[in-house]
Amino acid sequence: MAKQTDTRTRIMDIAEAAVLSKGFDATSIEEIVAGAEITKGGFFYHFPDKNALAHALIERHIEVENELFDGLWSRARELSDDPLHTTLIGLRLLAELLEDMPNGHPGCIVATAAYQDRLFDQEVRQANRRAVLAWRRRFQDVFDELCATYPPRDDVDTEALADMIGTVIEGGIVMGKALGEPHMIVGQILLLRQFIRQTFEPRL
Amino acid sequence: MAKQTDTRTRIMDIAEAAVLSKGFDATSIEEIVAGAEITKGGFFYHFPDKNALAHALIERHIEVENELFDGLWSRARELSDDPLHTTLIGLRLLAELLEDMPNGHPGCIVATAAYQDRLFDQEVRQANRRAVLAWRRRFQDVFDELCATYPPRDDVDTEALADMIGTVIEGGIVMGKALGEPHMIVGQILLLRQFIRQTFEPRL
DNA sequence: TGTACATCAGTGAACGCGCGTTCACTGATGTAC
DNA sequence: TGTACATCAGTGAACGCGCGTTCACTGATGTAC
Repeated sequence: MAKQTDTRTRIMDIAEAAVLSKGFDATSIEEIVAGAEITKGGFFYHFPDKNALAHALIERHIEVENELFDGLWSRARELSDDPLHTTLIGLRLLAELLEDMPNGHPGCIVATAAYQDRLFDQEVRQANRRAVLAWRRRFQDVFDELCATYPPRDDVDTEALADMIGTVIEGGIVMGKALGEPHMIVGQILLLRQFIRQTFEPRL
Repeated sequence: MAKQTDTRTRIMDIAEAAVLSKGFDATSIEEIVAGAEITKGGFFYHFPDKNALAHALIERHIEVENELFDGLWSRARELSDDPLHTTLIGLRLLAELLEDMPNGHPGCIVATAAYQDRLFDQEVRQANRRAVLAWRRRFQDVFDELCATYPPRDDVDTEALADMIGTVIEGGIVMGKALGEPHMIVGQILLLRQFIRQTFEPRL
């Protein structure tokens, strides 16, 4: 069992890196199995076809990312009881995490799938949608709680605000990749954090 | 001459739409020439190879987008002399433009190239970088002018703020595609606009 | 105005390569009695 | 404890198809004299 998950995980790790740097179609099974040191037949033992690999990558991505945000925000809540401080700490922890990645964020599978959705079947597209909806729900809860304690400066659409976190992450990754400045996303997260502070911080 | 540019433009239009919905590698020359109603040989008369098509798509994208933003901001300047109002009007015009696209923004070639950059040669990657730097320069000028007249609420990094416009556009497109809500980007632009107003609007 | 030549914008057939997928088989490990 | 059988995690060869690219060619238009 250890070996099974090992190989499957190795296939997925190699595939993920390749997909993020050249897209799904351009990532051949041939190169994946070469990297994983198995044969093509071995690949098809673990995945019925190439589409199933895409699906597995997205499902795993959702899980890993949920755990990541759970971790950041539970740590933030340890550091403060105040909902505004918790949110600001959470965003700062996220910024630090991104800063500490030596080559920057490797890219988001959701973005790849969004820009290549004609390649995939309905199942994959729905999984991708669920990934973003999970983000939205998570952060909308955060901001609704925030609004209850700190009435915002102007009326604020908490759904749009929740989405803005995903938007800035996805956009920051794209911009960072295009610019060849993988850490520019850090400044973008911190700027969003500044906006959120401005919106909810009580006036002196 | 009219015919030459016609066919070349037709090839690029068809290619662009295909690339944005399934990626560069998955877009075959075969399907492009079928759509353009020419033969493969005709394609290679216009482009020495497939990489040259990518390059042409990016260069055209830069031009078209520059014209678009020039248009929006010159219209905004017609409507107000005040730098803050101009910026807010420009962003609202952008939001309206995106709202009026029936199927939403088709996607950004820069984002595709960023997420598939291992497919392309140095030339293409540099063109992509120039596209984003042009954005940065354009909006940094806007915000520097803004800062001169309206001292911002908190210290603000005008480079990060300039990049934020690109970030929200790119991120909004990705999120909108993944969600299947192509107009969610409109709310994101308007939220960024609200943040910018908050930052620069003098306190009562 | 007519003729010769050049260029433009392709056509159409051919190429070899690499891709995703299938399938019969295999050796190592696990399970039942 | 030994034996028989089943399952697991692959191997390795083969398949046909579609891809990007090349190239000799062609008919229509433009230019020189």
